[in-house]
Amino acid sequence: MEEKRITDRGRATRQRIIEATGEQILASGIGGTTLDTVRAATLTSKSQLFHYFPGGKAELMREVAQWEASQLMAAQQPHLNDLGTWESWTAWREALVDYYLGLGRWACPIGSLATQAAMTDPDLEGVIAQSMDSWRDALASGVIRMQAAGHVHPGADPVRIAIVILAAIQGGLVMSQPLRAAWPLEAALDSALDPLHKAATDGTDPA
Amino acid sequence: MEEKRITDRGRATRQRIIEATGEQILASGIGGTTLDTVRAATLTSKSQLFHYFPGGKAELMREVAQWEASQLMAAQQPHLNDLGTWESWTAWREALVDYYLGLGRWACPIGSLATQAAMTDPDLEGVIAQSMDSWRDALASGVIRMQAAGHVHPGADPVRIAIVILAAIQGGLVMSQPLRAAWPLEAALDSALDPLHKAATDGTDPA
DNA sequence: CTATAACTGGACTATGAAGTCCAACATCGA
DNA sequence: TCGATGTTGGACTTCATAGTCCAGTTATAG
Repeated sequence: MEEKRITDRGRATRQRIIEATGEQILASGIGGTTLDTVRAATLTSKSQLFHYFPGGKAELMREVAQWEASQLMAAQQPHLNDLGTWESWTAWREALVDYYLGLGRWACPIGSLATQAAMTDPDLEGVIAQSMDSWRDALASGVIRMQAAGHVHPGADPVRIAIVILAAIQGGLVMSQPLRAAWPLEAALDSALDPLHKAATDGTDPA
Repeated sequence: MEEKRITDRGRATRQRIIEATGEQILASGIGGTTLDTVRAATLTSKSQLFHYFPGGKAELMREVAQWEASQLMAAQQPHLNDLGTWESWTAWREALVDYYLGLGRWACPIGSLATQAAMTDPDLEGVIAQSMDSWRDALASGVIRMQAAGHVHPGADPVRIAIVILAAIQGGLVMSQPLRAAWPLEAALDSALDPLHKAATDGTDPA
């Protein structure tokens, strides 16, 4: 095992490349992102790109996917690990919408990569699938907590509800993107979140 | 106005190109579809591609989008123009799922193109947006019919419900694709369709 | 039958993007 | 101070793909 000596300067450059690439992918798609445009945006050279990502563009894409996934998860904290009460679900929803629409993002880095590159790069597909799985598990855990607290029908499948929520996020973004409006995403999300406050501790619901 | 003389043979060739391109896009993405692979799959030559689509790849993509959109709409008929009863909604749902999962499609041609190419080709984006709009309108009309029949809460916004349904379709397919299973799409769809039979003519619902 | 135009084949060019290579510079440990 | 290693710049090669061109073939009109 070789100890990889790496300086702070190198780490910073590497990170700069990853983040700039992520932005370009979201803005212009994976096909519209070339090593030259990344090079230009990061004031780097070809040799640096291949120095830090010997696997070339494919490896860079995978690293970007990992980074974006970690950012996406971080943006949902600490709510995502809570999700035991309706309030925490609401807070999570807010944080998520803010993340997507916060500053000209308008798309899910993970979902975007999933639909664009999964079929061409099996390794990348693996990274994406893993992110989706852990995301789904976090949501399912939240649903289980709500279930235990009696807010959700006991017979409901938590994983199924989690998948429906994820689908609402992905699909909601597809509909929001061309309109440049948040309401389709929010509407889809609220619809998917419906089962979580329908059976509200029984008689709580008026009417 | 020049009368475009065009023979049956030419029309057939043109159509063959469009359909083969559509399949390739769905299978390998827009970036993985090249004029050469299309040429090989259709037993045609470069000159034919540019003879029928002088605008090159971009024009071909737009024609494919139109064709796929018309196919998608046709696959939902006659249910899509009905949608006045819960039975017709169910039939529509069936037809749609069959269309997507019927023979190795596993993705929405429209949604796929929307996320892949909208940002690079404004014209294509227009074609996609128009398809989505008419689709949304058809669904919204159905919701209005259900509303008029008293099956849906009068205060609900039909367009909003239609958008949520479309989001469920798009997102559901995203979740179904890697799993190669129909249930995520079906679950998302059913969740979005929920408001349509919640207020079922009152006492009709057994249990 | 013949002329015109649609249709087809495939070689050719131009371009852009991925990836290679080597020399120069910076930094760290001894 | 002096190597060794990490870091950077940029020219160069290779290759795939979009798009061009023209000659040859088939069909249609008169």
